[in-house]
Amino acid sequence: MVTKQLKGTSEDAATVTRADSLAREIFSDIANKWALLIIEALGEGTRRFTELRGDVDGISHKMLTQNLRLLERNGLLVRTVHPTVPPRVEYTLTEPGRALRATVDAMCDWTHRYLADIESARNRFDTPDAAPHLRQTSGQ
Amino acid sequence: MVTKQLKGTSEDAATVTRADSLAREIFSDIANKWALLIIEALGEGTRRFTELRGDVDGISHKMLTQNLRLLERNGLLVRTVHPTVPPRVEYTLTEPGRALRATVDAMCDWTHRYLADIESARNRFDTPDAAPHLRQTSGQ
DNA sequence: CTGGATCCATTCAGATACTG
DNA sequence: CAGTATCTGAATGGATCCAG
Repeated sequence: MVTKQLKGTSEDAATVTRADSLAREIFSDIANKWALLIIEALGEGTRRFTELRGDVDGISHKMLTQNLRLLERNGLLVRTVHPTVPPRVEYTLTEPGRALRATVDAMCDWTHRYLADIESARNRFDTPDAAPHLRQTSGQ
Repeated sequence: MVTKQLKGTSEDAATVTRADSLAREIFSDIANKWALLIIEALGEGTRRFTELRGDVDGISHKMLTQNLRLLERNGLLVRTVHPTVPPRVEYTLTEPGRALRATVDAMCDWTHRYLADIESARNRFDTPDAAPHLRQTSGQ
């Protein structure tokens, strides 16, 4: 659980609180669109900065560097600078990064699996004459 | 793959593009901190608005309603209004919602599993270049 | 209790220019 | 090629007030 601070365990309360607040911080770091897409794009292999820019469609220069730093700081990827001219910088997922990628893969799979369901749900919701907001299903 | 528009399949290009752009849109909708935390909080069954506010620590009134509408629109949860006074509104995950929750669970597990690794990675990253053994876990 | 609407500060994100 | 810095408009998020 990342939502709440305290769990009903027998552990030291302060420790749990601190660990959970850290968990929440980490969760907030990675639970954003660009970070997840970058992780997905890095896949199994090593990618260069410019390659990633092409892979993650629509990302800006700034967001890419910013999120790469963030992911590097959290140890999800390593940044390798080859001292050549011009410079060649490669990004590779670490073990934790690859582990996270597995769950991101699952999210992507989910997206494609329920694409049709979601689309029809949207149509239902957006249709005004059905008045979904006024629907009172279970009487009491 | 959600990162790029086109896949090298033999499917109709326009269809693939449209589906993938939709996938990206959906991905952007759900790949945000609050949406995922709400899904995670709902996991344990049906929750009321105020209960969710307590479950998802730190969320504001506005963000909660906003994200609940978003999730409802995408068909990840259903909103049930009981015509009582005061009103009682309950939110429950749908099948797609529960499926997504499974992957969110995996993300939460990941967070806790690699908590220590990430913390030390951060310390390493944040330390200018000094000896790592001198570092102390300064809170925050 | 639920939730819409508004105001306002903060943050985000894109464009651009500049270094090594 | 990779990255930083800055400037600016857009979007986000919180607080508050109002309504059913």
